[in-house]
Amino acid sequence: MKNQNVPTMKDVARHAGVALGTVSKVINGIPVGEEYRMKVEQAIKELNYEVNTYARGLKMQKSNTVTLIIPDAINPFYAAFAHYIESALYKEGHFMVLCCSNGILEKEIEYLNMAAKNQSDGVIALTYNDIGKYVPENLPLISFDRIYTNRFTPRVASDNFTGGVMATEKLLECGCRQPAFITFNSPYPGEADRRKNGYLHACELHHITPMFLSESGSRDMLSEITGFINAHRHGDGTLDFDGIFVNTDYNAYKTCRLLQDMGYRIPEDIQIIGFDGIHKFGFDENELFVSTIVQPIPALAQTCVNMVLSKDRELLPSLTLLPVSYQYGGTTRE
Amino acid sequence: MKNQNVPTMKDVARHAGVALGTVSKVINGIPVGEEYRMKVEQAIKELNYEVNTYARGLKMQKSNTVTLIIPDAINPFYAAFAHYIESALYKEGHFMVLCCSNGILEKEIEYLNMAAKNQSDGVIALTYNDIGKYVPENLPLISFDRIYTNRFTPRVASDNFTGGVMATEKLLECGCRQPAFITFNSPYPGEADRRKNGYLHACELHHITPMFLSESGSRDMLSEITGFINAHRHGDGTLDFDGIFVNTDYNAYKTCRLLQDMGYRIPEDIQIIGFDGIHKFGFDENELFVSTIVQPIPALAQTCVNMVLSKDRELLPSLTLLPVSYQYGGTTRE
DNA sequence: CTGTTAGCGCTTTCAC
DNA sequence: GTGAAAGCGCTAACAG
Repeated sequence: MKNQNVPTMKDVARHAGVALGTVSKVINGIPVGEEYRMKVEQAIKELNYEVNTYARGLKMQKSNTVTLIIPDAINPFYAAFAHYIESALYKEGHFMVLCCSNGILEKEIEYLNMAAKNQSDGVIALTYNDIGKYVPENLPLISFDRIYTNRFTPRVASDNFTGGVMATEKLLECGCRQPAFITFNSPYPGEADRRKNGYLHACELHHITPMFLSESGSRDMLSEITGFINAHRHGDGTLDFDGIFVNTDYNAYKTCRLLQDMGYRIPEDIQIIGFDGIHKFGFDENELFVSTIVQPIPALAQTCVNMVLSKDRELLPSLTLLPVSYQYGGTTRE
Repeated sequence: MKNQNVPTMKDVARHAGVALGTVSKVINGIPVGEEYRMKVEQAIKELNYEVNTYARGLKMQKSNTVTLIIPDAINPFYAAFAHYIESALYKEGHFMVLCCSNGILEKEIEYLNMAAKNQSDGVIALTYNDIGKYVPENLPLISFDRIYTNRFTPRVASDNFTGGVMATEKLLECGCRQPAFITFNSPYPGEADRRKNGYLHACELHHITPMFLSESGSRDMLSEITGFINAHRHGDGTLDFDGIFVNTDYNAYKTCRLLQDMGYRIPEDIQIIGFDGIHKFGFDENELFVSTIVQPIPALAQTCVNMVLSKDRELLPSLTLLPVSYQYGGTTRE
């Protein structure tokens, strides 16, 4: 049952004519006599030796592995997030175990438990549910956006509030007189809810009467939006609003299509700004679907990784907000 | 250094008043006396015991983990592939370690070696390079599309040749008289090269003179395509061709934009069919970017997983081709 | 069918 | 400084 011819530390020791412990020290960078070190390194090279992760893991209780839980890898935002998490982990010498929960609570919990059991060094989670009470003890967890009802999960998110303000003010700046807001929120509380607050705040700031559609994600989006538009439509086809800030690029794109199908021109008649920064075919070189507030995905990922790998978890802030930026994507007047 | 209060098998044995081996048997589903089993299961529950992955891995030389190497998780095709690989692995009780190589040979090799070292149960690779000679021994490897120059890597791909024929015939069926073909290939040989063969075959079949632009990916695509169009353009603006099969959805989309910018209407003047089946925002419910030949990503992923986990690797075919299908996406006349 | 025991490969005291 | 030896938690071979 011995694993083929893979050399072990023992082999290296014998080959180098030193004791087992000495080899271990060399490998772990603990000082040993120069002469010994040379011999050991020589032997390692000759035998093509590599440490066995499992034997080490058994002793060390760590794995150089971080688990990322996202709903899926199909949504371009999640996919890009996973991509940059992987890059950041790679730089730190860690691997990413990617888990797609499809937003199912049971899977999220199961993945969490498996992460603990598999000695994951930590978990970064972007979930649809509040998994706060299912977090195994001693498992470093960082939440992207979602609020978990426990007091020890640091949270990283984009500055959604400022993003909401920016979007609204950008519409104004581009000539809108009356920007509206449309959102279909996840029912789970997260920072994304604050996009609306940003909109409302900007309205107040600029003495504009807010005008919004704010539903939970489960409703039929298209018909809800249609209803909203019709409610604000006059006999001559003109609308009460001339710009819309929509809570996601996806919803914004859908809204665009709807308005265009109704005969409105974008951005001439109505300007639209989304949120997220989704590019066609995923890459920054390509067009955006809509003008939008861009989430800084690489920075978000890097921050999550830094935090999950952090030595003193006591020092981590409970919330870290990263700045967003506006980017033109064809649905605003420039 | 003992890891907090995590119970071990020994604890369970003591608690249940049985021997260590008995506990192991219960856990591994090896028959033991009913009475013993009950006691052990009881103890496991009471102590909230879970097997230590590392101890087991150390013995078993396996990890319930499969490594997926892709260039990136941003390209929607790769992202979806990763997603479905994860789903398929999950069903089989395995985890996915996702590695993004950015197409860099050194990273591909490094990931491959790490997979071996970390006792990955296998690797599924979609790479830009021929990693054939760097594959660690005894590491089950399945290649998606790419041909590796060794004789032991089974390959899974879409039936690109048939896809090429389908695309061409679909254009004909939709009223084209002269379909052209545009491709910007990866310089690394894979099944995708056969899209062109399919086109040529269909041309022959239907007595059409082939007309194509076939370059390697590194060239400036936009100017190459522009050149191709201009070369086939008459004084009155009419073109030699009235349909184009383009080797990817991405390239097809770019080609569309180019033609539209030149004043051609799609699909009225020119029809276009791409390849891959990329949906906007990733999800099947959404529109395609172009009419296209769809690769069966879930089936491809499932096949890769089945093969990488297969017990008798001797029996695996060296090439497995899965059927593609045509899907309307607005750039053909229907 | 059960209990005992010898390792898997590594890290880490602890004598020397 | 070095080397010997004791496990980490588990599986599997073996004896009872």
